[in-house]
Amino acid sequence: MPYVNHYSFHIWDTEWGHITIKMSGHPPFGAQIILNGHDYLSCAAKQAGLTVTKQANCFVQTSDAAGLTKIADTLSEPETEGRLRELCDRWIYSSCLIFGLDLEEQQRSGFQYRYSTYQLEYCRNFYFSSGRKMWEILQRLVDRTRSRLDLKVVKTIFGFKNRPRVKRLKQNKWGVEVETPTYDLTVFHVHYGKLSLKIYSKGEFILRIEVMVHNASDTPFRRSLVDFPKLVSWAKDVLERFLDALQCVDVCFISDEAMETLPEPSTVGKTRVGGIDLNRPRMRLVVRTILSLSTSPTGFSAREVSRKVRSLGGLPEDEYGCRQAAYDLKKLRGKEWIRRKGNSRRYEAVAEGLRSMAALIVLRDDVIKPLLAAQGRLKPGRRPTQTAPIDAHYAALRSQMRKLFLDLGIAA
DNA sequence: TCCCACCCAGATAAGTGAAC
DNA sequence: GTTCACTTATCTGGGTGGGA
Repeated sequence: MPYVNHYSFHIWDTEWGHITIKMSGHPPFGAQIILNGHDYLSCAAKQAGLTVTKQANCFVQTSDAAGLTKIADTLSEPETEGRLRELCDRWIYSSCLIFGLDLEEQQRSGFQYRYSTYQLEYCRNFYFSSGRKMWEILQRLVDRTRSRLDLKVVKTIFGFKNRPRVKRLKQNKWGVEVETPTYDLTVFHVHYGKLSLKIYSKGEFILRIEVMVHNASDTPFRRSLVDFPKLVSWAKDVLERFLDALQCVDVCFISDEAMETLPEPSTVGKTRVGGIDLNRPRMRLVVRTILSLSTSPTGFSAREVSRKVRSLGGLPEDEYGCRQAAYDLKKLRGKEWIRRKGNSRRYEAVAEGLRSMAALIVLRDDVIKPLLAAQGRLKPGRRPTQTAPIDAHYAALRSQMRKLFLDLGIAA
């Protein structure tokens, strides 16, 4: 006789939509309850008289977007805990546990479940009217931010074993093929312990950005159901911070004034700190480190910065300690590019600072360095067969810069 | 309670410019 | 070119407080 580990119950609740209860077939009848927030929203919206259209578990149309957002926000209200408990109680005893323990036995033994949150997913979907546009934006985002954020884990995972069939691109041209994939395409995947952030396409027109809490015990809150609304609110903050960081790094800018005052000393509290000199490799490593840690939902400490600087610069263990990191962080605090998170000893990057730091790195690495390098004598060789639009910009700039250098009398 | 990271102050190293 | 004085950057020690 086959041994059954667990039973799955699929229930349709009028308030919460589709619920899955996965229950162990033997005592103590441990159970997992899986809810879909989109289903809950859909049901609540219908009850509130809103019309919504869903596609690939994503709302693509609604009669009242503000109203729908308001309903979604109820999930982070304290009352949600009571409603969730009520929902679980409503189904788990009478419809699931009854197969192992009838109602009379349940009452006699005083059997009761204690609920806690284990996993949570929070996502934001962007619906594009043009699939091509979505791909262009997605590819640009990945190209620009991947190296700047030091995303080691940027993957392209296909739901199928084989890659999607893409027609061969014409030589010397770049383009985007838009298909209607039958698989989910993961493009961006960032891990922070048991928390991950993903950006992936959901069908042809939907770009989904998702926070996954693999284990709620790794968040600042308890796993108890009481903290569920706080957890939802926290996941929302994480997602928004991630989007902010991506946006700042992607569209970076440094003002003329900030550039001018960069080497000038500043003060933090009563302490005077030096200015920022990006010609020093150590400072460049620190700025890169801050950019790479900027998406961390919990901010970063001086110790984490020192570790990251050592790993980025390939420095030995005793070369750059946390005291030095704290000193460098203080310089950035003096410029108001980073700040302390409340009273804690952790830091977070300020949006303006993030833009400035990213701009400085881009200017140095992607503009000045390649142009200066290209002013030397170029070795004659075969032209590359594949070029991106950015290569054409570099070629044009190089030619103009060579003329400018000649006029200015700079030796090339 | 203990550890770690912060702040502050003082010490030291490095850089700069004037005088010789 | 060398020396010296001054400024600035960085490091270090001691005290302190937050958080595990």
